[in-house]
Amino acid sequence: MNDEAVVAAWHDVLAKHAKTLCALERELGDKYDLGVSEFEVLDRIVSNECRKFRVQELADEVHLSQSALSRVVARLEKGGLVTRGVCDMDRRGVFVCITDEGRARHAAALPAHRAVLSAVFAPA
Amino acid sequence: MNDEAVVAAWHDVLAKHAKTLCALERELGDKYDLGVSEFEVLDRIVSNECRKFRVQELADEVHLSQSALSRVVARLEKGGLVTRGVCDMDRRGVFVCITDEGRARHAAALPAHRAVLSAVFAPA
DNA sequence: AGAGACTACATGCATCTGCATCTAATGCAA
DNA sequence: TTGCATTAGATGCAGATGCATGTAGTCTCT
Repeated sequence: MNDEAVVAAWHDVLAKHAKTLCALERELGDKYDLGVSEFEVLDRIVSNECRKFRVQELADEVHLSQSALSRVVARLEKGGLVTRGVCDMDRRGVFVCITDEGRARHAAALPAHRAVLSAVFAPA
Repeated sequence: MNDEAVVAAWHDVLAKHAKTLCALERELGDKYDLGVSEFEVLDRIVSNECRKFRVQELADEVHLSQSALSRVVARLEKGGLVTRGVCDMDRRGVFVCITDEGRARHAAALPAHRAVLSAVFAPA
């Protein structure tokens, strides 16, 4: 793969990323009061059968720093979409659990999210 | 393309974007005192034979808002890497021109930039 | 020419992010 | 047990970004 192709691939990623992120922000923000990071976190939890996640695990999943994830969880908790539970085995740890309302909000936003993704990645 | 594949494509873009951006920030920031947006702007100008660009043109190229681009240009100008020139034909417009120092800085950083991209998009 | 709509760029402001740091809890060694 | 290094997560802070708006220049219609 030559230099030119590599740069083209990077620009393609940048373009798709910008376009998708912008569209998701509008759709999820306006209609469901969810930021993209917030939705991604809920999505990971739901995708993994709603198991408990540590903060750092989620940070790795959604490519955010530990501090950023901590604040995302704080926002979600404030909105009643997740709860923070102390880990019994290691009391430094925090388990993030989705609530029924969190599941409901995620389910409501899911079609819009998938629609945006399809528009970019699977153009009819 | 089914839903699952679309989501996988999105996650792939997110992963590549995060990994590349993070690596570029370190390489370009630490060694050449350039932000990723700053480098991308210089790169577009150099790639187009150093022609003059309007602020909005550059914003479209690098997927930033007009206001963000305005500030990127302000930072570049402060660093002496570009100059802002009034457009003769339309005195509302601003032409962004790269300086010799801008060209030099871009040329210096280019190998590191391409190396990061190759590491992600053309793994040996 | 003059008024009003429009366009290009700059700027105030709120938000999100990462880094550095802080606190609390754990683990290991003496 | 005590002391010190390490780890998990929270928080102060500075920087970048987008939206809304401000300012200046242009265009159109009369």
